[in-house]
Formats: sequence, structure tokens, C-alpha cells
Amino acid sequence: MYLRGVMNQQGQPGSAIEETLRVVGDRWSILLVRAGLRGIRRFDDFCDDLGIARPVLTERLRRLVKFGIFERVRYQDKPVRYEYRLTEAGLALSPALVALVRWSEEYSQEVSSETTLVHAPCGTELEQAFWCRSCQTTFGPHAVKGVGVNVES
Amino acid sequence: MYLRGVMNQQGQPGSAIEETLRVVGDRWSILLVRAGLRGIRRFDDFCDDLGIARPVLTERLRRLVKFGIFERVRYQDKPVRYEYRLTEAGLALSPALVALVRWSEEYSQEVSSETTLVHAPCGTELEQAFWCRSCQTTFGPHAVKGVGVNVES
DNA sequence: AGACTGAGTTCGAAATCCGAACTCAGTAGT
DNA sequence: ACTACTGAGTTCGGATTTCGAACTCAGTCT
Repeated sequence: MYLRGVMNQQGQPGSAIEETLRVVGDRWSILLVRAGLRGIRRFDDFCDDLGIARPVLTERLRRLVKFGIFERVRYQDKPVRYEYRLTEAGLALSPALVALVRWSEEYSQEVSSETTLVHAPCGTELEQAFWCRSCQTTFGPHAVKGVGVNVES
Repeated sequence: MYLRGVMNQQGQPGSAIEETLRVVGDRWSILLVRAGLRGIRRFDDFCDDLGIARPVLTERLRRLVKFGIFERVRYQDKPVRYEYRLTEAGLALSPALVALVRWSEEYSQEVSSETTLVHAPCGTELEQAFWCRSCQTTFGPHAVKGVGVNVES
């Protein structure tokens, strides 16, 4: 498959993903989202869970808040305390996350795949796909057009 | 939704994604994969297309090769020249990439969504979903179990 | 009073990133 | 033979990020 499209020379408007990756494309951000999905919300908990350096965590959270992925919520006064919750946009990153997890389990070396994604109701290992509302069908990546992309092969 | 699972304290074995993100989780790697899907293979072309600094490109490609995402192929002798092609594992990253593109178009500020992913046969904008082989159904992220995760709400 | 909590800051040292210029083998043109 | 060009890198010094460890600051607990 090959993908057609979207000129992106140096510094140019840059397709949407480029902008997204500038926000989310570092070693920590995605992990933070995952932690968020796992229910983590407090500064110190993110810190302990990921082993991220505090100054970096501060900066990263600020950025994610600025881009609407997390929101900073005051959950107590006296003493004032804030926590970070995923917004709707943040939650919407889960398909990407799931795709990455899938890939990791299948291709990443080391680490046995102890966790596999399954369809909760029936317990079967799941397959990622796309759903077309008008055709009412499911299909794989080959039938996708866009991304500045066209899949060959 | 909240996800249950996978202890990951500092430095520990680290679930598969963590390892994956250590390879692919920087500002360039995903963009390189995308460029690969768009058909780009040559050093200079990656360089021009992404505007990435040469030393960084060198290092990044080496790493991606080492992790089996790209392969370095000699495509001519005299003078010896190499190019980089996505491996099967590299191609398998496309669902994750597509999910990210989808998200970008929907949530990222700036940049009008000029490219939208569509179902090639019918032209309808598509929805990402999961497919369960045994149930023969499609479903959203809520019904997914795994990731060290359990989706609530 | 003294110890503890939670969300950060401040610090200097170490690792990464960058652009620009250079290398090196071979090819093409005059 | 001389020059220019190609393509895949390296080498350079300077700017930016990252890091861990220690500190702050308001308020609570014992």
C-alpha cells in the first residue's frame, strides 16, 4: 500500500497529524493518556506510575491541557489541589492507543504479550477495522482513502 | 471509561507499549512511517519532505531498522546506494496512524480538515471500530478489554 | 512543634537537537 | 582532464531538552 498526498515541505502548513504529533508525539504524552485511561489523575501518581521527571511532567501536562486533551480540575480547596482528567478529546485518543497496543503485542520484541485485547462480551481476541455507516460494512486499511494517501499493493 | 491493569513502576519490565513508544514515540518516527507509506524511500527525500535534520534522520532510521520497522535495501551498486523500505511490521502500523489522522482531523485546532478518511468504495467518511471475528460484529472502544484496561462509563 | 501531603519549582549536569558545511564514490558533460 | 553533480551519510559547535535530587509552600495530622 502507498499513501498519496498532502505536500509537506519544510515548515509548511503541515497536515493535521504533524500538528498533532508536535503535541502528542514524544515519549511521554501517549503514556500519560494511557495512564489517564487507567484512572490516574494526580500529579504524584503520574509521576510514580511512569517514572517521569517532575519538571517534565509539569510541562507535558500543561501542554496537554492547552491542547484540550486533559483538563486541570480543582478537586479540593484548603489546601487547593488540582488533578488532571481526560477530556472528551483525550478519551477519543483511545482507538489510536489501542491500535498501538495491538501493534506492540504483535511486533515488539521483548515482553511477552500477557495482555491481549479482547471483545469484552465474548472474550475473543479482536481485530481492528473500520466501519462505514452508509455501507454498513467493516473493512480493513486497504479500502481507506485519505491521509494524503492511497493504498497500493 | 477507565482502564485497569499492568503495573508499571519506575524502570520495571514495562508493558509492550512502553517499549514501543521508546522506539516510535518521538516527534519524527511516526512521521517517517507516514512518509514511508506515502512511498518515500530515499534519505534525501525523507530529509526534504519532513525537514528533519540529517544527523537526526540518520539516527532515527538506524533505530527503526534495528526494530524491524524499516529495512535498509541496497538498490544499486556503483555507486553503492541504499534506501529504506517499510517492513511488514512497519506497514502494520498503519491502523495506528490512521487512528491518529482521524483524531487530528476531528480535534486538532488549526488546519482545516481538507483530507478526510473515506471508505474508498462508497466515498463515505469512515468510522473506526473493532471487529470481532467470532461474534461477527463491530463495536466501539467501550467494549474493549485489555491494555491493562477496562473501560468504564 | 514536628512530620506529612500534594503540587509543583529550582538547580546544574548530561543527553538531544539543530543547521551548515564537509566527505566520499561514482557519473555526466565539455 | 576538469568541473559539476548525486546521494548517503559525518562532523562541527551552539541551542534546547531532559534528567534526578533537593527545595518550596499551604495546609493538615498527631
